Amino acid sequence: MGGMQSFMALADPTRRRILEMLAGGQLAAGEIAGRFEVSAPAISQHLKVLRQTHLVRVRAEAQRRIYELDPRGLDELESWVARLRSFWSGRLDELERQLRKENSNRRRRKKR
Amino acid sequence: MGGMQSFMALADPTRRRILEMLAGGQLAAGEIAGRFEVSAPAISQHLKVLRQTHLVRVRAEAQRRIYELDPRGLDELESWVARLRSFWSGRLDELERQLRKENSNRRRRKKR
DNA sequence: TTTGTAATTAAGGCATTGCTTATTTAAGGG
DNA sequence: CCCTTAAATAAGCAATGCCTTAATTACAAA
Repeated sequence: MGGMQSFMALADPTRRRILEMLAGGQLAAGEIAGRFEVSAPAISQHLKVLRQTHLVRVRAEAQRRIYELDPRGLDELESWVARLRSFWSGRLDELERQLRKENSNRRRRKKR
Repeated sequence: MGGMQSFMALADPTRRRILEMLAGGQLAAGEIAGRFEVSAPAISQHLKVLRQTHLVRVRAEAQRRIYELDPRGLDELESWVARLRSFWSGRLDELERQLRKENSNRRRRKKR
């Protein structure tokens, strides 16, 4: 329940676009930067944030840095959302049980 | 692929805590604010952001505003993450197929 | 109508974020 | 060894975000 810095990382639309690009496959930093209007240093800074939140990982290949999605960050996000949702649908089930009980009471009352 | 403002909403830890609280059930604005150190207006502003991104919904009850989770925002988040992950695991499958093919080639070569 | 309660909106300050250009680090190629 | 390419870091600046207190709106109760 602590960190969850990954949400902060996803708050920025440029960073989300980077992740969407990487969903299509690995890319070098330069290739990523080339697809944006903003400067390469700006992208480099975004990549740093994504690295620190474990949403991407990188490996060196000569001068190039090859980036790809890191499942760890996605896991974290997914489980946070799932946890929230499960509580929510848990409440729904409870409501349903409540309704069922009321119905059976009504039926019982009708019988006499 | 547009909006995704909900990620920006979740970037703030206070807003995430509000959602976690609401996962336990409906709460009035004042009850939420009472559980934080920060002022009530601060919480009110956070609730506004959560409303606008469809992460919570509200109904009036006399002077009180009763808040609860809104599934729409969660849906949006969940599907964005799922889409990203599916591309990623799609790539893994491809890699696996690739490996399998190489293995069978090696085996075939060995036979003679 | 006046008073009290619940909540939101307004206005202003301060910190953080994301961009830019300039500089630095690192790895080939001639 | 120099020069080029690829990327990251530094420094500075404008915009945004979150908090505060003060003012406003809405409803109910005396």
